[in-house]
Amino acid sequence: MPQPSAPRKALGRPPRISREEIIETARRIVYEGGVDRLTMRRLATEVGSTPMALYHHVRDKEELLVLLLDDYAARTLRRPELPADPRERVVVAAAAIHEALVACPWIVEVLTADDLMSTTALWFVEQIVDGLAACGLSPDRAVHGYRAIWYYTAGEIVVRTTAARRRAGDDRTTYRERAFAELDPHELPRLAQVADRWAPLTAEDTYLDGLRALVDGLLLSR
Amino acid sequence: MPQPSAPRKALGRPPRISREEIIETARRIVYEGGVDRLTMRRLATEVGSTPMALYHHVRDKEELLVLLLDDYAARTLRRPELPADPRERVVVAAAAIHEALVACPWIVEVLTADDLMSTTALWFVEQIVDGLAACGLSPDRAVHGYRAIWYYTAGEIVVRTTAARRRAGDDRTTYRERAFAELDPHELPRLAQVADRWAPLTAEDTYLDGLRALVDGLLLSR
DNA sequence: ACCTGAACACCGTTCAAGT
DNA sequence: ACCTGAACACCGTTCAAGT
Repeated sequence: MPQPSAPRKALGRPPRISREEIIETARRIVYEGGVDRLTMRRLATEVGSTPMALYHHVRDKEELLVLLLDDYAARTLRRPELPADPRERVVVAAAAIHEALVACPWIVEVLTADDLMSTTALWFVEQIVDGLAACGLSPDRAVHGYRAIWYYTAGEIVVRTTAARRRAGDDRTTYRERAFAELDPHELPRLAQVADRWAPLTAEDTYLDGLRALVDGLLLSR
Repeated sequence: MPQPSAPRKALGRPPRISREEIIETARRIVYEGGVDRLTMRRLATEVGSTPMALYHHVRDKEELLVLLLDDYAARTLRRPELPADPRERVVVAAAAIHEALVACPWIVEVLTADDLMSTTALWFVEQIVDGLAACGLSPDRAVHGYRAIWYYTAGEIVVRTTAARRRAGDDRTTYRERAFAELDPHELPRLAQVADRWAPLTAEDTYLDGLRALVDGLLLSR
């Protein structure tokens, strides 16, 4: 597998397209039309080449997607000012990752295709693990704590993105809406009580509240 | 769109295949070969018909997937004994949902294609919302609390399933592994400290710990 | 009402050959 | 070393026609 690579002897045919060019074009396609539009064939023609030429620069489509996520992270993740309080540091670092992911809904495809993330993101992971450790968790528990935060964050992104796609998509009522409509208030009184406010309630952005609750809870058991 | 349906006048041609038959066959295909094997064409031949016959019984592939999830839930979700303590009730209900999802890794495709779930699952949602409310949260906060638990649970499933697929898949090192290997211990000391134990640490099943932390945290802010 | 056949408009990837 | 062309083995879905 060829790398972007150190200077090399000019053996054989000179490259016509580069890894960078491929990623750049892929980014444009995704930006303009969503991940679904990103196919190897389309990418090839947009880059002015053939599908198979791409396979000389990336192993397969999955690698391309991960490369794209790396590229996105390196390009947009800015290190925030970190507060002195370690607990707040955890919250701020996690929220920064979350914010970057929210702005990048195609990410879900990649999230479910590889776990976290580029070198760029490791600094944020470090802040979270370190913050938890500074609050008194053992190194092991700090890592587990980070994982819990990552599950929560990834889940929020996946569920939110799906819901948004759904809303955009079409008008057919979801199964949940139908289920809520025919709900028996004797068997499920709490749900019946909030049934008509369920949609707006669950559409509210409560990521930060949940994150704080999770961090607080993780530090309770210290 | 035809329903499984109330008794109907026997007008026109009698059906050769039914919704139930389709779902049953789809379940078998997924069980034997994974979701990737479930295509409309394969399903059609397995059911002894043509692709287009299916579209008379389900709207499209996505509906089929949701139907399959419903079927799975109705078939395997058993209501657990609930403890008297409301906080424990929340934990037990969430853990029951989680357990059902873990046993059903193809679910990820559907999770990212629709949010929760069949009528069967609503009983569990009720228990969680009710437990949180019984601990003193307002109805709104109880719903938000449930959502946080759902994000955490869905995220755990997505990340876990992906990691497992990856492990099964091939031997190429992940980006994370590579990134961890070349990690600068001065810039990222905490990660350097646990670098060689990262894989086993994050492979541990800590769902319940994280869940308890989250629930504790949600109830702190009461 | 229900099903079929043929077609449309695609996919990702491999293989053998060319420059 | 890098790229091309043709092919393989598929997809989901629509449309027009048949029973």
